[in-house]
Amino acid sequence: MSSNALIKGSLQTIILKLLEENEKMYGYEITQKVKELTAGEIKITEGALYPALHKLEAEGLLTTEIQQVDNRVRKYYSLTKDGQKEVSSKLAELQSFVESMQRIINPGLKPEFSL
Amino acid sequence: MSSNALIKGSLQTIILKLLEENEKMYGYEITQKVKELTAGEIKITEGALYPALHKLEAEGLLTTEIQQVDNRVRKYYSLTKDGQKEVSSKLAELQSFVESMQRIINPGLKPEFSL
DNA sequence: TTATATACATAAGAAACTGAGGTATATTTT
DNA sequence: AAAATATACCTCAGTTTCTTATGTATATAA
Repeated sequence: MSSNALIKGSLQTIILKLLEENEKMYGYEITQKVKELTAGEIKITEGALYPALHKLEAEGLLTTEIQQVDNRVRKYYSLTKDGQKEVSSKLAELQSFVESMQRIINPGLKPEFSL
Repeated sequence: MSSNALIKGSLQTIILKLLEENEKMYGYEITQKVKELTAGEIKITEGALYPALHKLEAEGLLTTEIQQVDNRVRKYYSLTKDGQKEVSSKLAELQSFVESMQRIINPGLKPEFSL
């Protein structure tokens, strides 16, 4: 379900950020939301997503809640308090990384035009 | 020599971009240049850099040239023609990825303010 | 009825790192 | 003079994170 080799390491940040905005989401919903937000550019594979969700849960950043919808099971994930703290830190990290990349890739760029 | 988990996958792009601008660089020089450009934010480890350089060379994107400087050996890398083509494509990919990440992380952002 | 969409999951293998270790010379600090 | 740091290359075991394939199951669209 993917095509971008650059996602490495940022999947966790994506998940945490989406859950900060949406309170409660299930796996499939996350893949669709990312596809929608990026106009199909980034496609989260299930093989990457589910292990990532399980890991975040094991680390205590997410909690789960099973719901039955039309005979189908949905596993909703939401942020714990630790998860809420982690979002800001992960976002700051990503922000800083993107700024650094801009300085490498766009070395002539003036500071006031950077991210 | 590092701290950022997000570099995964973008190291090749960094190397290619630096060589597009500098004609000819050696490994150690690349680590220092990245450190300098990013104010120490991104530190390329040697364990990541040298295998990456060897791989790019094996793929025909880089060529090497040994030079002796003060009894010390330097291995200079420069872009081949294939390498020059690859830079643009890799940069476009990164650009697109960063834009996608912005749409996820900063969903309220107006298009005219995006990268 | 067959394919696609929804919804979860695991597992083998690949790729890209980290961190530690190794070799060697030059310079700076104590 | 000795020790530490800087310069300069390299490899390799182990870890993390992905891809791709596979499996299960229900609902809907072709």
